[in-house]
Amino acid sequence: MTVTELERQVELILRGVVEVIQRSELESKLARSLKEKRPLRVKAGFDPTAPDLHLGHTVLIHKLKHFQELGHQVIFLIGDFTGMIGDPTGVSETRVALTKEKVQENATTYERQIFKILDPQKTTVVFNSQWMSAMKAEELIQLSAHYNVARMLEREDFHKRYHEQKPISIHEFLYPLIQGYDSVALKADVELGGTDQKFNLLVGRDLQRAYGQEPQAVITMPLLEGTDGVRKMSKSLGNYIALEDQPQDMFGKLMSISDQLMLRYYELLTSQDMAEVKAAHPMQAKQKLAELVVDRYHGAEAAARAKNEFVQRFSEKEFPDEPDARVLLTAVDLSGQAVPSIGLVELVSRTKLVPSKSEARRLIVQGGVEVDEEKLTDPNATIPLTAGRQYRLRIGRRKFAIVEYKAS
RNA sequence: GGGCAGGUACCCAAGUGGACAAAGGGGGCAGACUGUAAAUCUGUUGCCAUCGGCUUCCAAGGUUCGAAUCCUUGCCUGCCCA
Repeated sequence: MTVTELERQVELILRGVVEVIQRSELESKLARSLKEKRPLRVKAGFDPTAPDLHLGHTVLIHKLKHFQELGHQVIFLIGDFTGMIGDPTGVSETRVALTKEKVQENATTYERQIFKILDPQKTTVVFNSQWMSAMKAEELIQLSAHYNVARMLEREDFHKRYHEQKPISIHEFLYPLIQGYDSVALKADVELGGTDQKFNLLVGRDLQRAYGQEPQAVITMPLLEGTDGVRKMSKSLGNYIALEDQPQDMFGKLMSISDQLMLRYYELLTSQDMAEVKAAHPMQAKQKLAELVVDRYHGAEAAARAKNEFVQRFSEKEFPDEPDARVLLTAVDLSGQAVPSIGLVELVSRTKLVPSKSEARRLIVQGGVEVDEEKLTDPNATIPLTAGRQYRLRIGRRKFAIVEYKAS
């Protein structure tokens, strides 16, 4: 029995997804699309307040890519209007309203980043302010009449906050409604989102029905765990790897994840054969992963350089080619003594690689400071300085600095 | 509008007149161990300094020899009643 085009499409679309609501609807949409040669309108929304995409976002973008490869129309929605409200998902924090210029700037940044994965020719980028800014108050009230508070409180996040006696602002209720209305405005056939978006995605279905449209199929993708391996990757939690992180940083962050998390990243971010990955030496495999990812966003050359740098710094604990800081001391910096010298704490502090002198002192006592490969643990030590000579400091595990003293 | 309970360091959370730079946990950092890690163990985690000093417990005032702790007002949060 030959594999039909429909089956081929379904298989690719289902790869890696967490849930499809409703699968039968998706299949009939696909079937109709094939029959009528009319591509499906596939929507995914992104928040413009965080233009630095990280690897977590790419899980979704890869799925969009699949649809694109199958000839469907990908709509990349930038929620500039919703951004002013702030998505109540997860940790609630006040978000600042963005200016038009800032939104445009962020959008450009978005495009630069997503087009490392998606084909720009086949991607439609839209802003929801296009229709939301024009909406009248009465229309907004009408929109909100299609939903009720009890259902809003079904949403896990609201439910939790409600019971934990944490604040929920009225405006936060509008977010799911507007996101859902976006699907109405775009006549979306399919919407993609992370599992945390499930509620919002489902509101889209309800609203489409309310506005006389066929409800979109909803596809949820797993949330990628952040570098801590536990919580979802997010900028506000600081456990993210941004697409525009510097090659060395990106490489370093990938190398610092746990072996277990490495497998997860392979699974969701690469097409590598999982059996092969598991068979390889964990450290080798992790380096390979780091190289693959850096290569994708920065190119092969940068990837190779990042790898070399990493091996040099951490595997072999050598001084890197380019230190994190260079400091030039002159006689003025030294408290006019017969023999030029400087206190160790002062020296470390001068590199600005530590936040305070107390911190510098602590590091020294704990054995985290080396000068010219020699561990110095006396915080009161004084380093004699020779003019023209370079001193190589290692501060903590990953910071390096070169200090030079110039006599005149 | 009324009543009640709260706001402590990066986060959570103890402390309810002096022994508090402030317990405990999480997180971070450092050391040991390793295969880069993770896990584990140890230390450390306001600032400046040699003993010692300085600035902190929502904000502003006040009481007191002395306040995170008591009083007043304000701001913020939650619950209950209307």
